[in-house]
Amino acid sequence: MSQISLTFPDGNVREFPAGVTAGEVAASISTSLGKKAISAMVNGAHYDLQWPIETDARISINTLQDEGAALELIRHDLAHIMARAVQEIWPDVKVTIGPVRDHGWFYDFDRAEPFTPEDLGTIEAQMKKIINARDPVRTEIWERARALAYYEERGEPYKVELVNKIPGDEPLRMYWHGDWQDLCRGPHLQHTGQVPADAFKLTHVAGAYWLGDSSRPMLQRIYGLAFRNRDDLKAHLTMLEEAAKRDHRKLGREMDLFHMQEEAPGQVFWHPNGWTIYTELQDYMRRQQRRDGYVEVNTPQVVNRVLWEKSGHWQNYQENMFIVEVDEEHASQKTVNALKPMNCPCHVQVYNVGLKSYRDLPLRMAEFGACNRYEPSGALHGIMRVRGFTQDDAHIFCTPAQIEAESKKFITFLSKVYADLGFEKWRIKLSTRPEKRIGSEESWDHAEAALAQAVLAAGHSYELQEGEGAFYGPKLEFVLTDAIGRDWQCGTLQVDPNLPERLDAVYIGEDGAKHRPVMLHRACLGSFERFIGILIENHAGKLPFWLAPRQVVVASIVSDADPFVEEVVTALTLAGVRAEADMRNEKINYKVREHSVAKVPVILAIGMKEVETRTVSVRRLGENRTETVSLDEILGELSLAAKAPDLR
RNA sequence: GCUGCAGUAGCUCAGUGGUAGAGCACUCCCUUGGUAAGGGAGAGGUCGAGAGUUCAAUCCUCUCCUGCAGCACCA
Repeated sequence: MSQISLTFPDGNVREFPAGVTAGEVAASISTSLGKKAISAMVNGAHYDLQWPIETDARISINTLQDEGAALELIRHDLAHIMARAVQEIWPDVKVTIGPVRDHGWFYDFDRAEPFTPEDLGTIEAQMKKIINARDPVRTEIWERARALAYYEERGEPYKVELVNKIPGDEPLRMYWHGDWQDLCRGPHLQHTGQVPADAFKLTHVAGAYWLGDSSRPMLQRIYGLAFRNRDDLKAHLTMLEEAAKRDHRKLGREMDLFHMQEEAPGQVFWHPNGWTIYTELQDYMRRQQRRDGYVEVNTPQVVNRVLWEKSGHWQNYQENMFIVEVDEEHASQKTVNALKPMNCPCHVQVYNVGLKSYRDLPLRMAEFGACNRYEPSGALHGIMRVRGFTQDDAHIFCTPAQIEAESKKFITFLSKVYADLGFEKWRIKLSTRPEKRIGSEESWDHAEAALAQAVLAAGHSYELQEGEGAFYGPKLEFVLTDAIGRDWQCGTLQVDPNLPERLDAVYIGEDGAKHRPVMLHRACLGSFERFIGILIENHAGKLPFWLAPRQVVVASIVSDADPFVEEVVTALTLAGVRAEADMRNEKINYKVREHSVAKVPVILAIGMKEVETRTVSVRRLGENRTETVSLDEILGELSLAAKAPDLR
């Protein structure tokens, strides 16, 4: 038998017979490592301890100390252990697939009866039994025919389908956890006892389509969380609770920002507090756009289908549009209209009035465009995914040669906006030509290169998403990361030569001939509704002072202070601060608590001491101490803080 | 849209085959209190909508609506 050389992380090289397994290597180093080992890295690939190593390689043995490998294996083995537990409890359940995901795993089952929350406890208990049994994990490579026959005999139709889907030249790896068997790529642990029995939790059950295909049967997916130890699990559960506390639907109710009701599903009733945030944000965006050379327009909500047929939306997007039929008086037929789901066709109509010259380009046309889309009911989510929303939309009409400079200009614009709004971490994704597309290869080459160049020229980098572009052109997506690490795609920039073509937009070039402009669709926030939802969750409701709907409450401690309270409120209001008086017959403790819970950033308490010295006692949200300052001083501070970042 | 779960006072929730309850919020009274809930009294519900079973339905059944979780969707 030939020998191979294995190089260890410390530089040591040792000879082993070809076909040695990482498990044997680990055991040869020490008995305890042989027991503790969970897997190995072999030339950078994650190897099961049972897999043979046939060539010279760099090798390192993983234990539970190696976090990445350990979490992957623990979660992956738990997926199998859960599937085994389920089949031990309900032998007629069909198994499918169960991958590792963020913080845990899931497994999809086909079972006639729905799993109940109580079932999860039963399954967990069975899983713990399996873990405590320390059942060995065993693997073999099988012939396809043998695997097919095996699964057909056992009545596992999903596994049969999976085997048939795997390309013919790939070996079929079978795994056994004890006597329970599954088709699996691996790697896995040595035995079920290597899974920490107290660091996982089954969280919930939900439907999921087989292979993600909505035309296929719906399966039941059980989700689990798993970590290396109980403390990590607890920390994660605490984090989930924190995230739940930030839920914009809950904070929106508590802070009296907005509500929604069943007569208008997916549409927002903005209350005074919420609308204050909205208008503050919109005013800010309007100033930024004016400074950056945009013109602002406003276009109709209800538009005849004829335009949507021309733009292509009627053919491609109709199921997402609100259709409005109108009986015109004396008309022989109903007029069919649609609420606009996007602003672009209307903007081309504005562009098309009056012949445009190359001197007019680039033309940056912005609209806070109110759009309505008939989103699938299951997609609605608070104010984050709605059927009625307003985009900070703009279309830049330009020549192909101007794409790069305009894109760079927009990226610079967007970085300032995100910084002003308190988002430091964000990144760019570049989506390139998809398989189904229109337009020449040359125009794709040009547009993709222009976007990529623009990103680099603006001093950023991008992640490539090959084939993810729209059918008409490539796009940039701007993804920001919030305070608890969640990603939100907000901004976008799409190159579109298609719509100008369909709607016959032209300009007269230097040569006196007609040319076709390109449109850049771009948005920075996306929609005000969604962005405000993100702002609320990012700040856990404690919005920056300039965006806070209620900025200051001036609270009297004794009623004799009321006149001065009113004077302070008036002075703050005149200084551009949103201030209100609280002169209710309540104790200061009560008032402080109530306004703190409502996330009012500043409470000014006024008793007789303050009245006599014309001062205020300042209490800031999140701080327990107070400070006494003069009225003039606090007016100066708060009037500055109340200004938007671009106006300070 | 699909699967599952849910809908009782403004909010959070308890409850029952014989038309309902708590805490907070709200209103009024007492209290003028110094930085996260002072005390008392009161008012408030067609139990999501419709149909069915029943002597009787908020409760059981069916349909629908809305919400929640996930999936699918987000040209």
